[in-house]
Amino acid sequence: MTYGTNIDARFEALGPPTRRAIFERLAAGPLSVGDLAAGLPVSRPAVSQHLKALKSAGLVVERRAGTSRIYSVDPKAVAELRDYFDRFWDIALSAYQRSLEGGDA
Amino acid sequence: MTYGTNIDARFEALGPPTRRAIFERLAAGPLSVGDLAAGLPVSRPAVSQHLKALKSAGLVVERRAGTSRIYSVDPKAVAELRDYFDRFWDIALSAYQRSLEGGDA
DNA sequence: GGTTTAATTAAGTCTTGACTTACCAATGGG
DNA sequence: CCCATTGGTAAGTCAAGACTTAATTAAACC
Repeated sequence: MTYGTNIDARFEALGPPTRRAIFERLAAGPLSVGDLAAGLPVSRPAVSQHLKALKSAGLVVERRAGTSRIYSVDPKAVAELRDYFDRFWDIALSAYQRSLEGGDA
Repeated sequence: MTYGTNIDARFEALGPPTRRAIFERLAAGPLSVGDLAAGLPVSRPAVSQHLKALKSAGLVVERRAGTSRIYSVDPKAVAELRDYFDRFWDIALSAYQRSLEGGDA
């Protein structure tokens, strides 16, 4: 029924398009806040706030390098989301097949 | 870079917890609006509005049966989301491995 | 130690949207 | 036909949150 404890937070964190854009960019490789903001149509503080949300949802991790902070996606979180939809797919598919069998023979 | 045309709408639709709860219940099998609302802490109009959003995001489909309307998940949408995270996982994993190799040998 | 670079935090604005109650539309059965 | 059931629509409220600019912390380099 519930697919994981933090799944709710993860989905809420990925709802806003800008935030998912950040997440997708980080999937390709670690980036600093500045580099991230340079490729996005929002200010750096906005990016910072999004990163805070992603981090508290367990989707990204932070590493400090001098005055920079390097963010990267947490592979475990991605795996969890992938598994969520794998299970979801199984459930939906079997429900669909059930509906075909018992449906309107 | 972009993983699908409607992915943005799908993620925004699944952000709100109530809406994802609806989606999860529908994955287990088709339900009417009333049955759906009976198991949720919100009013029937609220459920109706969520279903409208889910439907316009292509996540659920509607079928009429008398005065009832039966909603069910669209398996194609689930497959698309699953594929999204499959690809995401590949990308994040290879980026992670790259970072291990070149990182701090 | 001062300055520059990098980023988070504070404060405030303004839209969005999740929810409510009340009303309307449509189907089906007596 | 009328009424009951079911669900969608309208209208309005209210909080959340996605942004902005301005101020603050923190590290590195001279």
